[in-house]
Amino acid sequence: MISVAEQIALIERGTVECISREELVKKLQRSVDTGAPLKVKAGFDPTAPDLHLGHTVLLQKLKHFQDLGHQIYFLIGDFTGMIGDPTGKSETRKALTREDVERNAESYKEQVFKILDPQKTTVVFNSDWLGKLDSFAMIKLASELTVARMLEREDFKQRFESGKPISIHEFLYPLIQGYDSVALEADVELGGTDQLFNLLMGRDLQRSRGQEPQIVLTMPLLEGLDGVNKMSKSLGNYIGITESANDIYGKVLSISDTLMFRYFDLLSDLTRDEIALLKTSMEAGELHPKEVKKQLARELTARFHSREEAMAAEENFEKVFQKKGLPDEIPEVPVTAIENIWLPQLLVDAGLVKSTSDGRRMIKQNAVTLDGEKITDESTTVPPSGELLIKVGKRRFCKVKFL
RNA sequence: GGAGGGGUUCCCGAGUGGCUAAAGGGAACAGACUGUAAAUCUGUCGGCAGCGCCUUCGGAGGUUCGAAUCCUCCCCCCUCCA
Repeated sequence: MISVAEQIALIERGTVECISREELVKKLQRSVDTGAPLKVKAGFDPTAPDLHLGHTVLLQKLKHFQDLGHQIYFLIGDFTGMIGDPTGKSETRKALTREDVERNAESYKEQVFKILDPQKTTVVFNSDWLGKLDSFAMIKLASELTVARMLEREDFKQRFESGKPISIHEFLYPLIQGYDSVALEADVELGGTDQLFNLLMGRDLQRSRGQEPQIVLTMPLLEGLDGVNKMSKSLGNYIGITESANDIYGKVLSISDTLMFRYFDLLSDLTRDEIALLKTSMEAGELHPKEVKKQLARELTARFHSREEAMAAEENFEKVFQKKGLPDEIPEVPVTAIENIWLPQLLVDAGLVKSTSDGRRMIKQNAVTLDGEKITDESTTVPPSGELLIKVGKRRFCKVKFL
C-alpha cells in the first residue's frame, strides 16, 4: 500500500481545489489502515459520447486514483441528461431513449478504457436510483435546500441579479447530482471547476443524511485549439481521442506556443520539473519551440494509438507540411465519367469541396493542384482517363480514379 | 391576465419598398510570411456548366411593376407589471 503522503502528492497534481485536504488525509489514512479503497465518483453527460482531450484531464486524474488502488465509479448521467445541465449554455435537448443511452454507454467505455483500467472501473447509471425516486421523495429532497443557498452559485446569482430567468428545474439539477453521491456513498467526487457548486451539493446532502461528506476535487478546464474557449465539440476546437494518429499529431502541432505549456501541465505524464526544464531551455533559445511541441504531440498521439503510430504520424507530418510532399495514404475516389469533366465539378465529386461555387473559389485562390501543377483557370476541364492526384489547400488530398 | 421588445445569411449584428445575396465584426477557408505557432497583410465566405439565372431574411398568405422592409393570420423567444 502506498503511503498517504505519496498518494496526496499524486492526487494534488494539476488539481485546482481540494475540499478539504484534511478530510482527504483522514480518508486516505483509514484506507491505508483498513485496506478498503476509496469510492471515487465522476459524472458524465450521456449525450456526448465523443470524448476529447478536455475530458481526459479528468480521466487522467481518475487514472491516478486507480493507480493508487481506489475504486472508480464512472457515472453516466442518463437521468440528469434528460433534464439538461444548466451550467453553460441552454440548449434544449431531446430526451434520450433507452437504446440511445446504452449505445452511448458502450461508446463511452470504448473510449474511456484507453485511459482507465476496465477491471478497476465500475460503470453506473444514475437512472438506476433516480428513476425510483417518486415525487414525494423529490420534494423532500428539495426541502433540504434553500433558495439563498442556490443563489450562492455564481451563474445563478448573476442571472438573478441581472433579472435573467432561472427555471425551477435548474435548481433541481445540482440537487440531483448531489443525490448521486448519497446513493453511491462516494468518498471523493471529481469535476471541472465549473462544477464546484454541484460537487459541494453532494457534501451537503451526504451530511444531512448522516453520511461522511465526500471530498471535492476540481480540475481545470482545458482550453481548445483556439486557446481561448474551453475545449468543446460544439465549438469545433477539440481533439477527439478517437481521431487518427495523423489528426491528433497535426492538431497538437497547430496549437499556439502559450497553449502548449498549458497542455503539458494538464495532459502530459512528464513531471513538473521536466516541464520547467523544457520551458527554460526554450526561452534560452537552446530548444526550438517547434521541437518542444513535437514532443508533446508525440506523447499525446502515442497515448491514444501507439509509439510506432505516433512516430509514423510525425514522419508523415514532416513529409506533408515541411517538405510539402504527399502523405502516405491518400484516399482514392473512383469517378465515373465519359467525357471531359469540369474541374469544380470534379472537386465536388471527389468530396474535396462542398459545391462547385466553392470549387471555383478555391481555383481562383490558387489553392488547387493537379498532379503537382497549379491550376488557375476555373474553366479547366479534365479528360476522364487514368488517375489524377488532386490537392486543395494544404491538407486536402485525393487520388481520383476514372472508371 | 396586462404592457412592451424581438426572430436577418455559421455566430453576433446593421438594414424599414428598388442601388440588398443583404453593412460591420467574429469564426472559417485560401494565399503571402512562417515553425500548419503567434502577429500581420490580401482575398473568399448561398447555389448553379459558369457574372446571368435560381433560392434565402421565423411560417403561411396578401398589397405592389418590385418586399428582409407594408398588411393579415399563425408559430417561437424575451423583458416588465400582476
